[in-house]
Amino acid sequence: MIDLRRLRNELSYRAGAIKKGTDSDVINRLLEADIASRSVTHEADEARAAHNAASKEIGRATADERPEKISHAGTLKISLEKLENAETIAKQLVEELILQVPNPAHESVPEGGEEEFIVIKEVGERTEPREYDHADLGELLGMVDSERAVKNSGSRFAYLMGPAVRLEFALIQYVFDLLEMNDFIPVVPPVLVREEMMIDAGFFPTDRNQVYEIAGDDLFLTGTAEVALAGLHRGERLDRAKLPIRYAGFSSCFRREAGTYGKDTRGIFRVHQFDKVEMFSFCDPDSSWEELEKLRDLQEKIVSSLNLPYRVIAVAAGDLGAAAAKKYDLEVWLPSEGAYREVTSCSNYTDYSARRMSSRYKDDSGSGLVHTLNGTACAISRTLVFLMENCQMEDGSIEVPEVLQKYVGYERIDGPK
RNA sequence: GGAGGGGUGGCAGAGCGGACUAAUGCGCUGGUCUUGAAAACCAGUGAUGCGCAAGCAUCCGGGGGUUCGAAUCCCCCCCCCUCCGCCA
Repeated sequence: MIDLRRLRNELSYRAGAIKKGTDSDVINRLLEADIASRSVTHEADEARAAHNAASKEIGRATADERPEKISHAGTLKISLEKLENAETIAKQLVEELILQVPNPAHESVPEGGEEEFIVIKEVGERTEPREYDHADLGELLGMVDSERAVKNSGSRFAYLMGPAVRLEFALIQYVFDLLEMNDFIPVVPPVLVREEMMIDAGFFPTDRNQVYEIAGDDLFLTGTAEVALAGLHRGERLDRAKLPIRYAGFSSCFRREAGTYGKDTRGIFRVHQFDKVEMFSFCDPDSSWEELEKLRDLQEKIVSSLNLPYRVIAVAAGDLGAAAAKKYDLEVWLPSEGAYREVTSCSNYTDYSARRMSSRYKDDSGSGLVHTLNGTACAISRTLVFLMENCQMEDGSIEVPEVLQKYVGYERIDGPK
């Protein structure tokens, strides 16, 4: 949820929302609705005060005086109810409009839509095409079984098997080691949450059609650990001196992938279920931009230590999503497609999500909303895809990146016989 | 899943229609005393919204309702505890 006071007073704040494609008519109507709402709230407050005072007098009154005082308070109540109805309607209008305004983009965010991203840097040499693409190699090496998964679960599911499982646990161990050194607290969060949590984390109503719903239980399978991590400090006031508080959540992620028919159908690049380690930070508002750079730096460390050629892009305003004020994507080179494909992303939500969640800090001079940030540490199935291609040797074997070797237990996954 | 008991300020815990302006204790902050500290004593200690301010409003798990008036009564939901059943 955006900050109405800033929307009212700061031109740059408003400009950031416009940059994201918000209709300026919506903003104007919101500001008008806000003025109307505050005005009627003020009137209702005064009416409440008068009514409260009248009611209290009844308690102190003698039996004789009571009937008259009760009828006086009753009269006040009738006019109060009218004002309260008007107040409710006015607030509903504000609520309806405010949800249509996304978190304003930071001034450093490029203008435009999905294609208008800016390449920040490109690291490593693009790998030459390999003998096998990830889908073929995965089946050949007994790492991925999609065919049998289809029989049991449908398309876009897979069994990860053999060396793929070793790699998965190695990646998780490796990433947790790195994150714990950077003060992240490891978490295995719930993957089922209530509707309220989905709304507060900003995924409903926008992404509702991407989420699996559990029949009969009013619970939803989360598409990322971010959802449950965001709720960790709901309604809390955190000691400002202890910020940032960082969490690293490991979870399976479930996504319906509605509207992606025919897209990325081979292998495990895009599946309904995958595992992921996600970073989440509850941060002092004064240092959240540095924190975003820190998350990005960690992401780069992970990807580059896996010997994957990648680039960093600053996502354009129109492609940010409602909550992010700024977002970086890391994209790894995928030889079989001759293209960079997204492997991780990180965002600063500033106070947009914290406001709805009421996650605050406190210090000697008062309190305020924290900033929240999140970023992928490692999305397992995509990382496996990139490893299977970029680390593929001439004979179809896979060279295990050095940083993973001590966890996997071997240096190489043998090629097809 | 069945039966009962509960959710109150940072914490513990009383209150069960009108002095709740939420008792009391602990904690915290300041003061007195002391060489210093502890103890004791005294005083002060919630959040959010609107407002330049004075102040007003809202908040006793969440949402509705009854009433002039609700922490208190009624309905729905959520959560916790105890016992029973089931279970990795």
